[in-house]
Amino acid sequence: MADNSADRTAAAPGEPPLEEQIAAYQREFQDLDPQVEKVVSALSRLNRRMNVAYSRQTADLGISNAEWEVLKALVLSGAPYRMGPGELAKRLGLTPAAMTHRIDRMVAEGLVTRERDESNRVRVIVEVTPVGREKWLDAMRLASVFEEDLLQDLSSGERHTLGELLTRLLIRVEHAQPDAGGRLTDLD
Amino acid sequence: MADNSADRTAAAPGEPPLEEQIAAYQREFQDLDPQVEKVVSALSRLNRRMNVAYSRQTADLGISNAEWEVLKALVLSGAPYRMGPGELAKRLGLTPAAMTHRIDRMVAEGLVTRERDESNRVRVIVEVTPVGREKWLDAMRLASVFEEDLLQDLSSGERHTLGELLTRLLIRVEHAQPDAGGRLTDLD
DNA sequence: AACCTAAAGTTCGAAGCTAAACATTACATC
DNA sequence: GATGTAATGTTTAGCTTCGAACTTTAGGTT
Repeated sequence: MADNSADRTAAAPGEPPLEEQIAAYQREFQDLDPQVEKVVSALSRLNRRMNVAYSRQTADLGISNAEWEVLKALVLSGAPYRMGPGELAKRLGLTPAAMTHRIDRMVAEGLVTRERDESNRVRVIVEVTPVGREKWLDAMRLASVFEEDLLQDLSSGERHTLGELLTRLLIRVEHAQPDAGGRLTDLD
Repeated sequence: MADNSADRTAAAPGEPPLEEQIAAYQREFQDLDPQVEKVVSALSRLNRRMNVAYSRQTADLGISNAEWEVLKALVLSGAPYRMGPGELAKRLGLTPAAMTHRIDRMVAEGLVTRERDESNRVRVIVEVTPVGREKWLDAMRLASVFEEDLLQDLSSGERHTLGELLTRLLIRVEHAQPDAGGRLTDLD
């Protein structure tokens, strides 16, 4: 039921210190900018650790990370907290097939309901139940404490700087499509 | 063979703009610092996009991301590029069972070899083949171009700042263990 | 030496995902 | 109105992972 897949990484990080890893990269692959690699490696590690933390928290609440993601998409869509499986799948980066199964489970657990859209009978409407909404809130409370702790050592100015820099990277990947060679090219 | 799981996200990002998502969080969950949420959301999205890019690249080379990760761990360990399944599993955050299967596949594809350690016959030694090493190098060449492009809009100073800020976050998660309440506490 | 315990991998069964084939419904065009 | 086509979900088969049970080897204890 709960997605504890990441607990393993939690128990045994097993990775060498970041500096050491950068050095290893330099040793095995010379034409690599250490500054770039540092950013990229830190990003990916950080994300892995965060996911481990989230997994642990949602597991404590008796739901999986996967289920939390669905609840998140539904709740953030605003009242009345409904969405079709197709759009949910797109939002979460899943295949429609996976979404069908996930919704099956969540319906069985009482987190969401599924009904046909009578105005267009091909469509299906997934809606968060009060229980599901409460679970999402519980998870958010835990997550916000963790996130606040994570950024604790950064001043408000540093947080702002970090947010801006990350946003600029994000804009670059989101507003660009890789060309044939995998290179990012601007769209405008 | 190739892990194209993430291509789906690539084709259909489907997520609302970051600003919009932050606003939705504010609407549905008031006690949340928007500055914190911006950093966290950007981090997680950025990572997802990067993984999509890496998946596409490794798929082009005829290997999966999963296999690339194994090659990475082996090569970065330094010559003679060997490691036991157990340590590999720890390094990648997998169960030993998953590692066994992954190595099965990679042996079949000629990326690594597997042999018993004769000095301690419980142990097994996984070693990168020349083909595997070449694949890793190919993947690194693609990855480094992508990463350089990703950071293109940032000045050298900004890259440095970003690296330092991320490293500080990383140190906070890596050198701390969550206490009973999931809060991060210093170890020293 | 015989036994216990720990460590390292593998095997087994269940869960969750993907891709592809398959319904079902809506809608445009004839 | 009949038919072709696109859109939306579901079903099916196969793959990868996990957790847990199991096998083999090493090393300490009596």
